[in-house]
Amino acid sequence: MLDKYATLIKIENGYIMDQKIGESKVTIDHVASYCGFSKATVSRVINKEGSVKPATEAKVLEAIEKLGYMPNNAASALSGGKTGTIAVFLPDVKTEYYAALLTGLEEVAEKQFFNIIIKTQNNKKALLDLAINNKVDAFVLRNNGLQPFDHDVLVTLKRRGIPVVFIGKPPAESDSHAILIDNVGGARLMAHHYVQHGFKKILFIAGPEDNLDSNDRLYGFKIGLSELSAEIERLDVIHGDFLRESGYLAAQEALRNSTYDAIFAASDHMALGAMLYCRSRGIRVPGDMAITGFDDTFFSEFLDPPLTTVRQPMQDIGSIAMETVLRILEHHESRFQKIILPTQLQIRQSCGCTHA
Amino acid sequence: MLDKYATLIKIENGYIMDQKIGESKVTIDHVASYCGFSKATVSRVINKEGSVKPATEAKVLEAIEKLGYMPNNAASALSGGKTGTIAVFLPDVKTEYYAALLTGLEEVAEKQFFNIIIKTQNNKKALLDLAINNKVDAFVLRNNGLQPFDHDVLVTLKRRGIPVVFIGKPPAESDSHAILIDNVGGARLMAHHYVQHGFKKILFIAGPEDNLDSNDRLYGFKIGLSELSAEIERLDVIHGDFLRESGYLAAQEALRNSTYDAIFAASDHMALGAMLYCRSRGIRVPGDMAITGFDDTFFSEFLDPPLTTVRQPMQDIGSIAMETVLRILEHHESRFQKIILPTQLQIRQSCGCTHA
DNA sequence: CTGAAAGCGCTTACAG
DNA sequence: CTGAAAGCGCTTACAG
Repeated sequence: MLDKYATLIKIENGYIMDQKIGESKVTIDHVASYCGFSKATVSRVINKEGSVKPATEAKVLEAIEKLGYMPNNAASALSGGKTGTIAVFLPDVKTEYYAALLTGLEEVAEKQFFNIIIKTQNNKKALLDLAINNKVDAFVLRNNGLQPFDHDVLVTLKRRGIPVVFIGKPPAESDSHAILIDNVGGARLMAHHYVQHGFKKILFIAGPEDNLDSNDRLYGFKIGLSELSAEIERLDVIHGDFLRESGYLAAQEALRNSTYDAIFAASDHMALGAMLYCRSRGIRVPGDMAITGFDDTFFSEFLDPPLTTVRQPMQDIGSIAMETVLRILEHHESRFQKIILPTQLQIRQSCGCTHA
Repeated sequence: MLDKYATLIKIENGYIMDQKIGESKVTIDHVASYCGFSKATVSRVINKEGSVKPATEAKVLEAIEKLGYMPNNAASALSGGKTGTIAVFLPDVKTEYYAALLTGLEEVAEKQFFNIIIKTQNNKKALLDLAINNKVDAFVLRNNGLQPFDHDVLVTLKRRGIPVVFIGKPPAESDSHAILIDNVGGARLMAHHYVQHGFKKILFIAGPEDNLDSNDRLYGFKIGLSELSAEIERLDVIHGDFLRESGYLAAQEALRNSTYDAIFAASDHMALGAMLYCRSRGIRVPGDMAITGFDDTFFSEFLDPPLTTVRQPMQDIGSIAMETVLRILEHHESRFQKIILPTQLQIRQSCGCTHA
């Protein structure tokens, strides 16, 4: 067996590397040999099985530290253990929202020495391959609201005990873990602000008809209005797709036949679209028309006028989602099924407020 | 050996899965058994070794197809073969530029069934671990221009024959593969446009002093100016860090003691900062001051006035980088050492041009 | 509480 | 051109 340690020099209590640390491969066998226990035992302390005597655990840990040992995920995965990687399904990685999610996810994963596999296609077969061939330990799933994840696939994951955390509303089954934001609360606050401004004729540019985020925002907005028993003359709703162009078109269509005091768009991108339309028609914002959005994306602050909007903690959603999966992985449970993150009103000038 | 195929039913020429495709694990042994060759042979066709008789290759391929077989990367990696994953080092994944790079990288990787491991820390030890323990097949490296990649590490990769593709200027050694953009050409075009506008007093807001992109942009700008033997009264340079705030500060400082016709910032973010400063001081853009940038980030088009800038194909850089590594992986070479992608002048209104 | 041994699914000399 | 067998670095019953 010694030839296996050809690059090692024997020292009093084991072996030490003959080369610069990090330059050569060190395996569980090296660690075992160095500390005098079997690799089975080393494996047990690495995986925190708890069945190891504290004294020997300490020695193993010291050996690991000394040799700079890092477990080989591939080997571990192959033998049925952990893979050290989490699959993340996202519609894309370039839209600011998803890029921020990914940043949060990636940041905590990297800190905990987990890798991430990103899939931007909602692909059933790929998901199954990852799960069945033990390529990942868990999933973080975020759909684009249009093509939900296949129900059968989710059932398969559950049956195999593979943890899943959803970002945004999970599919029907109520027992999935999910990280959500307070859409209702944020829109409610916006409604209150609208009442303060005294807006009577309002256009709400919504997302797709069946989009839950959008629906919650509209719901919250209505609640907020009615809470203050505001006398609203008109609250029209036009559906867009969250993207800028649809906001432009919605404003164009709505303003053809009616007039409004204010436009509340379910996303900043659509608010920008509406703003661009107004600019093109010489409608002054906020002089002639107040416009507000939802999300607080990067550019909103720099628009002219700066956009009043509802801020959602995009990056935090990602980091909390990752923290949640990792916690489930470690404790086989999480204290919370659903975590709802707060949103807050970000008042700037597009609503008509003047800068402090 | 039959128990291994318990979930299979014997049919005339092999075995077929007893369950819904994709629901059960299918290994190289299943494929071998199904087509009647050894798994060594199956492995050879998967890895395109070329030493397999066409007829048997066809049968193996058919079996793979039939059974929906997907190789297990972990097993392959462990036995010294390919890992099917590429390491990508990026400063972050949320800045629009890097998010776009990642999109390009990810898109082609996913299409070719490669996974990506993202590292946002320029961490020597992590990089070495990935390389030495055969966790990835190749690297795509992009630094933030501040902390270059460790020279020793790069030498180690080279010695081990692990392909590396740089995004942006590679370290000194001239034989590395790199994807670059035409900084000089883009800035040169901007200079020509400045001459057309007749700007005489110009402020160039640069990146960090030793930043190669920034230096190339300044160089190209000067070239462009001198080519047309423009009579420039003044070309001042102030260094920023590419971020918005530094553009604001640079404008503030420069305008304290001098006047300018135009500001050319080495990034759109700094141009935005300068624009914001002007807005705060009541300096009209472009009426009193023309401002232009470099990058053509998402928001530039929507600023008021829309920003004239130099467009660089961010996402393409990522996809071409990934295509290049994958090509090297497959053919053990790439036809090109350096690939320089074109930039183009994007004229909008912040330079004083009026919309068509 | 610990170890010897089998096995995970591949690849790769080595033989033929 | 193809196969049998060893081995990659782990994990996990099974014994003790």
